[in-house]
Amino acid sequence: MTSGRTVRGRATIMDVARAAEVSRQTVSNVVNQPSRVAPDTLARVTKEIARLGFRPSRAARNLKQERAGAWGVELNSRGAGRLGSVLDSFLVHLTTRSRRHDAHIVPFTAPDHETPIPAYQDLLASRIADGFVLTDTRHEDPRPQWLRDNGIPFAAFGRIWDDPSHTAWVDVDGAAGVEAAVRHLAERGFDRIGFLGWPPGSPVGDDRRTGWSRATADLGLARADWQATSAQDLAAASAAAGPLIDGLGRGAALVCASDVLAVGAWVCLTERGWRPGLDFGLVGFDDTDLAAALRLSTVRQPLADAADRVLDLLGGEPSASGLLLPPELVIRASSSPRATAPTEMRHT
Amino acid sequence: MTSGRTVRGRATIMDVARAAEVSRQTVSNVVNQPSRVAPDTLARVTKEIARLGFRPSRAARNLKQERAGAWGVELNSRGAGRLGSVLDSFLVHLTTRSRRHDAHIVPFTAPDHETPIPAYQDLLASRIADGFVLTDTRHEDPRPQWLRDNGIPFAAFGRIWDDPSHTAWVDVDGAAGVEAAVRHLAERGFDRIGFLGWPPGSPVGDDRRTGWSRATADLGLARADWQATSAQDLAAASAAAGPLIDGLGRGAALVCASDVLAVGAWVCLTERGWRPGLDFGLVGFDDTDLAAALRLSTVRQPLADAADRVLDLLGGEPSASGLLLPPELVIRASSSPRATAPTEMRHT
DNA sequence: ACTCGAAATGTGAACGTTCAAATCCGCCTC
DNA sequence: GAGGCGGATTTGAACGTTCACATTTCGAGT
Repeated sequence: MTSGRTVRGRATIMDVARAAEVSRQTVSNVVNQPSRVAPDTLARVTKEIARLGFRPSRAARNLKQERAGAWGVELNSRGAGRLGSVLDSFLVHLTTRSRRHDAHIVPFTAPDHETPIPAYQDLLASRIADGFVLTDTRHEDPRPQWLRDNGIPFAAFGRIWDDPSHTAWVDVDGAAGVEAAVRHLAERGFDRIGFLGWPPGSPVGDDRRTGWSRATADLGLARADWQATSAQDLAAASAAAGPLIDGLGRGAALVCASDVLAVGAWVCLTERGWRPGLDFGLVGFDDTDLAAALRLSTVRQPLADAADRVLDLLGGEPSASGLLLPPELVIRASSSPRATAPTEMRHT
Repeated sequence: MTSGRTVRGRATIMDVARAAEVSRQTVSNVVNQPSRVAPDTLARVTKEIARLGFRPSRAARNLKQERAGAWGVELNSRGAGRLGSVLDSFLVHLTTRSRRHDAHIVPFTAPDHETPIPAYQDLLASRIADGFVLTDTRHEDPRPQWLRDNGIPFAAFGRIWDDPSHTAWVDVDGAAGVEAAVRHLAERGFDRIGFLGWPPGSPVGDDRRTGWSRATADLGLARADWQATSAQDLAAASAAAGPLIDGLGRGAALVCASDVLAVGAWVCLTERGWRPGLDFGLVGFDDTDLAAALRLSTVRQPLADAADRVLDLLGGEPSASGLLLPPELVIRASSSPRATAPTEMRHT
């Protein structure tokens, strides 16, 4: 039994072709267009491919097809603290799903966070990536405009806030998530429900606040002063939550724009000796490990699904409109006035 | 002024060669071996490269050189909770540094965490990566053995615990970090210094505990019972820290194997109304954003440096022994009995 | 038997780069 | 002034694949 392999490196398409006694192109067709190959030939070639462990060289394919088969993802684009960031988690899902979409993910960082475009250009110029997955979209984001002007494929996790004509995005409906949290707390008997959010101007934060306003209005529980804002920082959140919690009083509840803010509030409750859930309702947002560790109810983003959809957008035809995915409410001890719920429950 | 570019796509080496009136190879030399080119030619070609925005096609280079110019990094290899994981942060540094090392990083995940090898094989077979950066090395790790048996380049962030003959690793000296923390607390006047670690068996955790044993023995403060263990989980840490803190008493101090554990202890202190730093000393490990937010002293791993060194190992000649980097003590309020230190201080 | 067409398979060329070897050219030496 | 030397530059070939097209095969229809 001959090895049939090149000495150095792994089997090439020619090794398989010789072993199966067919031409290069037939092997190529077996891999890429199996329907064009006669059944017995297909079987024979497939067998040799398996025996030799042949896998097409990405480099050769890329060169011929003039594409890299990879999507760039900018890491840490804002340079901000990464506490409990869902983006790390999104990257993991994106990486996992990319396998099915027969592409891979190339992370990169921009040396200068204010002008990210050169880093994007760099990846394209070297033909390392064919296009990009945008995360952390924001107001005045220069990237979507530039990418479209240059005809570069991209899709975003996060709405493209400035321009409704960009439809290549997938996002999670934060307002709906917060609204579900409010309704859940109301069902559990809380009749004073406040909101701790981020300072106005952040589109994601504003969106989440909208959910609170809408739900409390619908339920006849609206009180404009039952809210406060804080940066995405534990110490700041704790400072902001204190007065709000005191204003709401024992037996009330609080929905937060993020788990970090919720943990800040949780610290305040602990300081006051109030037990989350029993003495005061609390719901966070993002379902970070932090929330799980503290048995904090929270709103979970469907990150795996979002990653899948983003890759669909990149691979396939453009969609007519953005896609808003519903988040999932994860109910834990911090929103259960009765000491029920021994097992974790989920509501969509 | 002619554009000189191929209509579709960006400028190729031939476009530059024609524009500068030299051959392909001279342009190639300008890019890869500038010393071989005469100064005036170099200047002329360099100018054309800049004007046309030429960057060598990675795909073509990869094909010719039979290497991918990329290193694979397995994400989330243990599938465990990722709370405050330094690995995400390491990935960011690795990505940033990879640019200088003229390679890029390809993250991937293994479908089955117990048998990661097929996923590694997959990346190699497709020639997507030339080798790997290993993280989260552990006892009975099958990866180093397999990689070496197959002659695949790799370097690890984390010691290769089972086999001292594998020297391609960079790690942070956890024992030294904990020792520095203990000595710092002793200098600040704390004379009862406990340790909250992970359950025995984790090499990283055992290493860090060693630092506490060594330092307390040196200082004559050793007390075997002033320690407790907990999994890397906030609730568990809080439960484990309670009795330990009570046993040590007000005015004592605690060094923890991670920031997560330290936050668990911090929660206990808060519940007892003890102010961290003033009533009880506390030092964590990893310098996560969590620690910064709570003004927690901690031990910072030099991740950027570690990433650089790992890439050095991959690119260059093998080293005779592994490299142990010293961590840096970050002093914040939680270890300052006097309410000093308005600005953050660092000690190496 | 002969043509025709579709299905199956094979061939030449090209993607853009780098390696190895060949050529060019000015200058020094004897 | 022929020969040689060495630095600078060019030429031919190849990396492994897929595209576009050419060729072969085979069975059905006349």
